[in-house]
Amino acid sequence: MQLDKIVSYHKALADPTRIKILIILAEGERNGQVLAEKLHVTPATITHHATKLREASLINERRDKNTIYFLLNDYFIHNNATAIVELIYRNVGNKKEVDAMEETHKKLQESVINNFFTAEGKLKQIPAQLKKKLIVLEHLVSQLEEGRKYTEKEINHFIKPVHEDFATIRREFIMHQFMYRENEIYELNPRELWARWETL
Amino acid sequence: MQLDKIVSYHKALADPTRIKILIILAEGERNGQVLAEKLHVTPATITHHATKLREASLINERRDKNTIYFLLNDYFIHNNATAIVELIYRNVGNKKEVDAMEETHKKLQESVINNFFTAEGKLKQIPAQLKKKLIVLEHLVSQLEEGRKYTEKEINHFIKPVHEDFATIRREFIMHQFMYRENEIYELNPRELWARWETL
DNA sequence: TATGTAATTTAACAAGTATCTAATTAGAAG
DNA sequence: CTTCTAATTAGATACTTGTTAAATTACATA
Repeated sequence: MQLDKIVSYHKALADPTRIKILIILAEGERNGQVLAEKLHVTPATITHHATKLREASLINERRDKNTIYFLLNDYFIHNNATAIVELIYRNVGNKKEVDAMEETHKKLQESVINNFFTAEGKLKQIPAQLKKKLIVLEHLVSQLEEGRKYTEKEINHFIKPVHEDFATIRREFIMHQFMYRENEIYELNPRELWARWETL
Repeated sequence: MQLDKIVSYHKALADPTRIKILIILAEGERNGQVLAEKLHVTPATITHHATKLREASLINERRDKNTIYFLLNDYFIHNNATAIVELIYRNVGNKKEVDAMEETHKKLQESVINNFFTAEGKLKQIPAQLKKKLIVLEHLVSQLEEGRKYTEKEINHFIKPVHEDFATIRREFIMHQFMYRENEIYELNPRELWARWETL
């Protein structure tokens, strides 16, 4: 990762109003007006901050009629946070540690898939631990076609044979940025947005 | 952690010159003049940036005659990086995850101490993996007295019965901020500086 | 005591930023 | 076409910040 990308990430988080926006968005998507009211600032100020957060890839947005809803980009928040550490120590420590980390993740991945899925591919239960939940979601989502647009009904039909609570899983797909929804149409997010979660 | 502490941490990293300073310091301690020359700025500028980095607890310093050497505060760099993530998601996920993480760490701690030390308390070898190495170092350092000043000789005599390569271990104590050295006198850093590495 | 070196402080300036008000655009719905 | 709502843009203001040159402090040593 480049220096100025890291700088702009930290600039984006170097303001209390913007951090408060992110905290509110962690509860769920919100539109500009609501944010403005909650934070006691004008909508213009929200637009200003949203621009900075968007430039740092910390939020995405979704338009519904003439309201724009902002939502967290979980992936970048997690990844950029540790990117600074990697940048500073890149030339110092030994590479083995990173390799070992990836190795560990692969093993975890295997064991999670073995333990949470039946031989027939049914999901026994949704893991409570975030890391494991993400492995399960990634496993499911990787069975969808990249670039294809799905209706909500199609998504439900895809999840149903795997787990009865399709609504929860469909919501998790969106929350964790595996999928993107626009006007009731679902589409896979680019792989780079959700692959490499092992750095979490 | 408070909001403004997080903000000042990110402000500290929201400048390319300061990040470059940290990258240079990752190679080892440097004084102001050297940093100024390497970065093509005046010593006054270095003083300015050093103040900000110090306020965010990202660096420490050590005086030798009238030269001040800056050194990284590894602990804070690692910890603050992920603090923002915790702050944002604090009220969302379930607390169990954090508890589970601490549980996992305690188990790892036990197994590392059992595997790397003999029954007599000798260190078989220095772990290559950072996380494990830190557990070993913490285990050793916790046997020293808080507040007491040690000569280098005393430190060596303390380490010798545990592991023959006392020089390496002594250096690691400093590198990872377990101890602080001033004019050949060693002293334990405050516990909060090196406890809770499990969030790494 | 005088001299030299490293760091800090001060004052100044240019650039950047957070916020607001007021004007404008984009879209929806009567 | 008109009206309403949500968001953005433009312009203004006050505050903050990165940098420098010059003066000052702190310490060491000859």
